[in-house]
Amino acid sequence: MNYSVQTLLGVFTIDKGKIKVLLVHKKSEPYRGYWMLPTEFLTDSLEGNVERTINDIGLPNLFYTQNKTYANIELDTKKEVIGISYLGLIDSITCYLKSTKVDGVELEWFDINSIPKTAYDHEMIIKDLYDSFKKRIVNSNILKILFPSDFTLPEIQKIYETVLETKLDRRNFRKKLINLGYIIDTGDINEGYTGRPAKLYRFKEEIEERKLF
Amino acid sequence: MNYSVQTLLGVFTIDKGKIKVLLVHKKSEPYRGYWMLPTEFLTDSLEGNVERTINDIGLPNLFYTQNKTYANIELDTKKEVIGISYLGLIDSITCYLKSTKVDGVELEWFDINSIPKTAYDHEMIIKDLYDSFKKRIVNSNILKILFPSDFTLPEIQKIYETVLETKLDRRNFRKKLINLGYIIDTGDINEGYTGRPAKLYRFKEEIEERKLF
DNA sequence: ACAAAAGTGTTGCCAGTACACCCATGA
DNA sequence: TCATGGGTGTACTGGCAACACTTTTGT
Repeated sequence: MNYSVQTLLGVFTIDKGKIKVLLVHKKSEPYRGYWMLPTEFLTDSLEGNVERTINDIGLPNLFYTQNKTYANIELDTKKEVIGISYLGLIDSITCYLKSTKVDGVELEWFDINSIPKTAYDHEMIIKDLYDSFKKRIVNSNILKILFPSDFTLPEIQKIYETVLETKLDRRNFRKKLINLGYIIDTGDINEGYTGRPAKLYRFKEEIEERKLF
Repeated sequence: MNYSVQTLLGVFTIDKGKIKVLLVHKKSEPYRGYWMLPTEFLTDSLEGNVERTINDIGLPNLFYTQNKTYANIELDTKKEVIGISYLGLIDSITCYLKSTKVDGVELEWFDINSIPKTAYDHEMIIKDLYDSFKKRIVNSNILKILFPSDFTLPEIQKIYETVLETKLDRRNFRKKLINLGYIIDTGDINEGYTGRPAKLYRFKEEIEERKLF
């Protein structure tokens, strides 16, 4: 039997303490007006395909990794489609710089807790991607991708509190991250919010992969 | 473009301290006489397909989990094939009971360090599966699948020494496994080898998933 | 001055590590 | 009785958890 094959890319970022995923607005039937993961039918290699999607959405140099493969869920109107999902990660600064309007394609970042109506079975695929995201973010190298520079410790702490579904002690959390030896105090502070401004930190160039939780 | 899709199942077990994988002997050209992972072209769902493979090799109730998807490597003589590999795990006692000769298909367990000449790019796929195997075996639930009962602690220790590429202290290793609270001393001992016989243990019925290393 | 949020240090505990001798069996 | 491999206990240490007050800013 013959199948069409497509790659689906779920790009995640963390912006102002919110975990967000990039979706594209579907302009044609079926599911017109619904949202979906950027998807590309396979023409060469899997990675080549994902790279093409990355160019289409205007986020070159995106980190990505294969996640999960699906068959016999609705991925297209044609029945026999195989879908291979990829998890992409980017920091919020870089994704601000890049325009999210490319070639008339309408892209938008959605809070992971407010995903709009999605085409096909993309909602389930997004959920699986988010599960992977939560498992991976406890690794120092993934954290560095999401927060390369100019982050505050309370900001990262809140993310971990969301992902791990616990409250964390501020002092112990600080100690853990600083004692890693991978982050540097930039000397700047995060002005303009209520309360005492937080110090801004930056990840070092080269770090080891280490589990934080 | 249309692709054929196949699932590949790499079943791993640990027998007499050796990590082994189950391969099937190829009886027809191309690659006649070479060995390969049990493979099945996709006809219904991915899991349905894997279950079918499991029945073919005579190991029902096998634990398995999706591993990685490949395209544009050699998976068949036809060029356009997608391969989705699954990691299967079974304890050595159960796989002894089950015959590995089914319907004239010749199956054999190979030590992971002595893989024979493999058809297509299966050697790379096996290597990827083995990498996953090594990452997963540090979890208590996976350990239980491989060693449900009548195992000795030195036996498991040697496996971890292989997988982690370190030497472990016997006393500390014992403490770690026993303090988990998931294993029971059966009261029996492992006779018939040189030296003092080791105690035999068994995993409890219900255990939590816990990381050991 | 008050509210809001961030920064800071000390102590206790538990888990992990290092380490050496005795025990049960087969040959 | 010897060789082989398995079982056992203690002391140290370093990382993690618990815990409250002070500091900086905006209003």
